[in-house]
Amino acid sequence: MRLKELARQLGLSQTTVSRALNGYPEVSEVTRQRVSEAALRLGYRPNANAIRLATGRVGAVGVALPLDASLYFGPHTSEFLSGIGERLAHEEIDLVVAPINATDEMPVHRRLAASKRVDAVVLSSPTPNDARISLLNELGMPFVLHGRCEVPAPHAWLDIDNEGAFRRATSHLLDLGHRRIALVNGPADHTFAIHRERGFRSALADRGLIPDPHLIASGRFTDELGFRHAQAFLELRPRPTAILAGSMMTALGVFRAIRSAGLELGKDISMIAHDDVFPYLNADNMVPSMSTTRSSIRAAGARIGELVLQVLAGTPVETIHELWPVELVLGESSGPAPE
Amino acid sequence: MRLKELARQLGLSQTTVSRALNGYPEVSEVTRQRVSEAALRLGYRPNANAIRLATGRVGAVGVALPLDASLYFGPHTSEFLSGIGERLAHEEIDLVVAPINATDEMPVHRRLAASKRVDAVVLSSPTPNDARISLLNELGMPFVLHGRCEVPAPHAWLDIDNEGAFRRATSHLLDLGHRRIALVNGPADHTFAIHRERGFRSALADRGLIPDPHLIASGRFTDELGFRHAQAFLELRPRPTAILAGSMMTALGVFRAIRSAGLELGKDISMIAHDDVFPYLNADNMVPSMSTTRSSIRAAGARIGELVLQVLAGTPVETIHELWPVELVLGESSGPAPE
DNA sequence: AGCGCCCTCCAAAGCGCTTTGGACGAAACT
DNA sequence: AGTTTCGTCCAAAGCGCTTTGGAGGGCGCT
Repeated sequence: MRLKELARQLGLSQTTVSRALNGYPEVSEVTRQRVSEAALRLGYRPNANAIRLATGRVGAVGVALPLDASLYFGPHTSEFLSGIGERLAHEEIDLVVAPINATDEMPVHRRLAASKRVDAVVLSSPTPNDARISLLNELGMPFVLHGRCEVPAPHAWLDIDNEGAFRRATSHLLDLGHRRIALVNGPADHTFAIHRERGFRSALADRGLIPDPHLIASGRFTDELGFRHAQAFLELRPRPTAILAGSMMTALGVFRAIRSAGLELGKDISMIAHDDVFPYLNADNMVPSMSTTRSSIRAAGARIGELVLQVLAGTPVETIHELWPVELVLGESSGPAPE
Repeated sequence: MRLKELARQLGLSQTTVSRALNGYPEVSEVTRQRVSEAALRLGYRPNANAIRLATGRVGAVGVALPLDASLYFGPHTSEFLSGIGERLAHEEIDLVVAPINATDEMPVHRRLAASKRVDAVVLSSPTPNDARISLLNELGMPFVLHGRCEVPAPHAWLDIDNEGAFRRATSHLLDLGHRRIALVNGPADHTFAIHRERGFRSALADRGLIPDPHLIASGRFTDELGFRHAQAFLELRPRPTAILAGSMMTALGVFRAIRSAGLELGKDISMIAHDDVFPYLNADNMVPSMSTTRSSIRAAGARIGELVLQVLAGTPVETIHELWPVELVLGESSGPAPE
């Protein structure tokens, strides 16, 4: 059932049917009723590609998904995607997932843009001088950034307050008497990891402390790396009395290292982890329950879906900046520093 | 840069340029060179939507992503998506992620089909009488099923041998002297969970044992449910000496329950978990290392991408059936039954 | 009556490609 | 030399929509 046939059956022109269906004013209410009733009855569904060609609007947004996503960002990706999709589904906007090799994402963006496959894209996990920003501006491709970068070109972004979160977590540990605090950070070149380290350092600096370089490690968010880094920390003498972990996966590894060393979490050593809120891995239910800096990445995705719509609706990108605060949720994994 | 303009600059017709670029034989080699050189130089990229409209082929496959995906299938989704994308990216085929409410997925498929947004779809986690199969057949939408169902209509599928995996794991535990074995299964209505229970029961039946209904639980793959089910099991007297876990997330919860009960995994009680292979959560590195039935869901995704291409190329779907064997990888979490 | 105006509706021209059905020479045949 | 074939190329007709620029009729107005 195509428009032409529908129009024929109704004894109307394609123009009128099209307008009736799209809510244009120049069609009488009675006709509109008749048309939409018939469309429903005959199961008419416009061909998306014809609309796209005719209007130039695609009704799709792209997300570049690193093929090794899980290596870098663990299970965050699917939660984030769900969030974006959640919002866009209402508008019948498709989510186009473009797999990329993290090494050269550019050709993919060029392709998405030049061949008009999406109206906008969502960018994740930027580096401070992320080259994608200027490429997309150059290509005239609207986008919303999840995270932050220092590229001066105006752009829409939403980020969580990584610096504040880690400053607060560190401060809290300092309040508890900890002085040797270790940090298992995310991949060092990413802005969020830089911000976290900055928060960490500034909290220490506020008490006149400078971090021991041996107590800072970074890398992908895997349990294995969490374990290895934590193990190395625990071999130091004096060893740290508290550890900050960049993700729940990392935290699992850190936890294991602590246990393996015969230490008790929350007593002999404390830990605070960042939690992106995975429904299948709940920090509160752990034993001991995990103290976390918490921010739902799914919620961020949903909001970014909304922001993409705003950008497409013409809201100036320089007005779209959101910095979300991060909760510090205290559990049993963080306690007073041992004597 | 559009085709028309490119043709004009070359002094050729659109027809010839189009054919040159698409490898048709009725254009001389020298012209083809000239054209593709110019296309590259001028950065010509055909408008995907025009191609789609003209050819009827979309160059995209859809994946219905339950919005509460993570609730049901944990972090599996992103690994699986990456796998599919990995294969399709080579062919410049887009992956369209359609968010759905698990409750009624049908309208989404109707929409994808009727409005020609995708050429084919990938279906996951079916129930035995999955209604999606007949709907898609009815709609004439090609698809590949990840998992199995009993709907008689011919369809392409790829599944892992869940029954065999759990039979083998159970047998192994029986060989080790375990007699009271518990199962923390996935959502009960899904085929894979049914197959797993079947494997579990058949291994027991082979030794003349019938499972205690109190030792079978099912639900989503979350650490919390793993914990709760395991905790309930451990309160029984006599309590089970071994537990099978449906996923790594479940296993984390089970592990925690075991530890909380003051038991030692691999000695007082054994566990074998199913591992879909997440790069960020490695069963081998756990302490004790986890015995698993192992099958990479990412590899399955990649293969399914390939199968989708085959289906689109016209391979009869009734010839596309793949049942993947599952490894049993023994670690320290499974040991002889205690006295 | 005659006028203009608004309300409805329509024909036709795109959007940027692919593809059918030929056209036009040059090479290869009788 | 005349005819056929082949190798190259082209004009134009879609694909299924949206959108521009009118057309036509009913209405209230003078």
